[in-house]
Order: sequence, then structure tokens, then C-alpha cells
Amino acid sequence: MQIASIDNLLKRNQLSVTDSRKKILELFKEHNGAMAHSDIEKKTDEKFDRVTIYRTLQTFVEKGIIHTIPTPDNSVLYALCKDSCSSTGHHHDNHVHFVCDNCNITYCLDSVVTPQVDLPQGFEPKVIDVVVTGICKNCQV
Amino acid sequence: MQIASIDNLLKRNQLSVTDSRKKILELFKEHNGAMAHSDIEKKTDEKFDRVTIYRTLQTFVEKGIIHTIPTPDNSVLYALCKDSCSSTGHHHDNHVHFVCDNCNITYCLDSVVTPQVDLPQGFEPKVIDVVVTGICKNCQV
DNA sequence: TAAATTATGCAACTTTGTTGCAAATCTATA
DNA sequence: TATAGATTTGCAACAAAGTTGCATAATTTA
Repeated sequence: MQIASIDNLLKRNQLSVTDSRKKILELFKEHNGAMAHSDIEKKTDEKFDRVTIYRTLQTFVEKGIIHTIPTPDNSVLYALCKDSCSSTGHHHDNHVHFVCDNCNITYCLDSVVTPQVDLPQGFEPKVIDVVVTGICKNCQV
Repeated sequence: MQIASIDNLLKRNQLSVTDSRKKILELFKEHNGAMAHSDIEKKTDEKFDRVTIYRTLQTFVEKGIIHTIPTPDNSVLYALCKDSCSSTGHHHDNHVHFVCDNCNITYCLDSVVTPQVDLPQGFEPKVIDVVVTGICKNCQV
């Protein structure tokens, strides 16, 4: 993604264009997969305050630029949303996530649609999160 | 569940029968849904050390007595395993979890079988976690 | 370019989770 | 049922993760 395009993404979402936001968005664009808060801290060489990174991630989630991923080990992961994500809260409801046991990369499988789930009488579903754990295409023998 | 039955559950798993373990198991039996570490701390009136509760939960997970649930907000929840759970690591792989937006109770829907997911070429699934968020049967209007 | 708005960094704090170790409790057995 | 040996607990100390208030710095608007 071009620099201009990152600036536009921020402006489109009524966000000031700042160093930390640009850098963190760049990281998401470069990195093929989801990242934890600590990953971002390391990859930015502690150039930004921990608090700034927390607030930036929060802001991005609120705006629907990134989404959180529930993981089997309950760590918090973030990944870029595709254009289809709306900015109204839950953004991780329409695609499946895949966590590789081997390389530990978390993929957003945008092409895989969340399956239907038959719930017992009286349960009204709103959001369905699916996380698949296994071996990814790059780690097959 | 009777007291004797709780004692047996512990003995069956080669665990010493202690106050904290009995009390925590009782809580799980009484409570209709999943609990977080902090819930347990509160419900035991801080009678047991935080560390003891952490270690008890860990032990129970290892023995397959309880299992962890990945939640959309990435907090750690624990729930009792049904008899079908083996004690070999992943215990939350065969049923769907439901989190109620209203009362916040997390249900293990043992009757609902995890749906099949069609993955892209090269992705080998092992465990499929499904968490559904919505309104539960007790909170319908 | 100056005023107004917004974001950042710092300090201090809370919550959550971990580790080592001595004291207490539990289990098995004599 | 008393006791030796094993297991578990509680404490202290720490580490990691996340939050809040506020002054300063950067960005936007006009």
C-alpha cells in the first residue's frame, strides 16, 4: 500500500494523520497475518509509548479499520479489516480465522464464510466467531 | 452433585481432596455457565489465595475436568467438561459456546456440534472453536 | 500562521498472571 | 491412628498487560 493510501485511510475515518498511526498501519499492511500488542511494540522499536499503541489500536477497532480475533489461548490479536467491515462494533463476524500450530501466524480467511450453526430453541445468534487451529499452507510437509 | 461425587471426581483424577478444590468444583456445579478467575475469587469471598485458584484451575484443565473458552473480548473463561472430554489437552473442540449479550452468561451448548468449515487448499484443520454471541433463552422478551 | 482541536508521553496505578519456598494439609501405610 | 512422605497452600515478590489523568506536543481548521 502506498503512503498516500495510508493517509487517505486515516482521513476517510476522520483521524489525524500522525507518525504512530501511519507506522502501525504500515506494519499491518506489511505483516501477513494478525499481530498482538507486544508484536507491534517490538516492531516499532519502542519508538512509541505503550499507551499510544493501546489507544491507537482501540481507535482503529472503533473505526472498523482493524478487528480483534479471539484466540484459543486467549491472547488479544488484531488484524486489518477488509473493506466489507462496517464501523459499528463487531467486525470479526463474517470470516473465519486460522491459527497455525507450527508458525503461529494467524490468518484471516476472508474467502471462508462463517458456517450456519443450529442453536437450541430460544437462543438468538448475532455474531458467530470461528477460530480454526491446525497447520497452514506454508507449514505443510 | 453430592459431596461424595465431588470427592470421587477428584480421586478419579488422582488429585488430593482439599477445601479449595472441593469449593471450586461446587461453584462450577452450582453455577449454570462459565466463570472467569475473578468470578471464582469473588464467590469464594477471598477465602483462598489468588495463586491457589490459578493453580487449581490449571490443574483442572490439565486433568480435563474443566476447559477454557475463547471469548470475543479475550477474557479467560472456564467451564465444566462433560464426560466425553478426554484429558489430553484441547477439551473445547467439540461443542459450541454461546455468550449472552444481555446477562453475560456463557453457555456450553453440548448438544450443538461444531459445524464443518471448508478451508482453502493447504490448510489442515485440527481444532475448531465456535463462539456465538447473542441473546440467550432466558433473556428473550 | 494562530487558535482550536486532537494525540502523545509520562507517571502512577490496577488487574492479571507467574515463581520460589516454607508451612500446612493430605494420603498411604505400618 | 500415628507418622513419614508427598502434595498443596499461602505468602512475598515479581512481571506483564492494561487503564486513567494531565501537561505538552503535534495536527487541523480557518
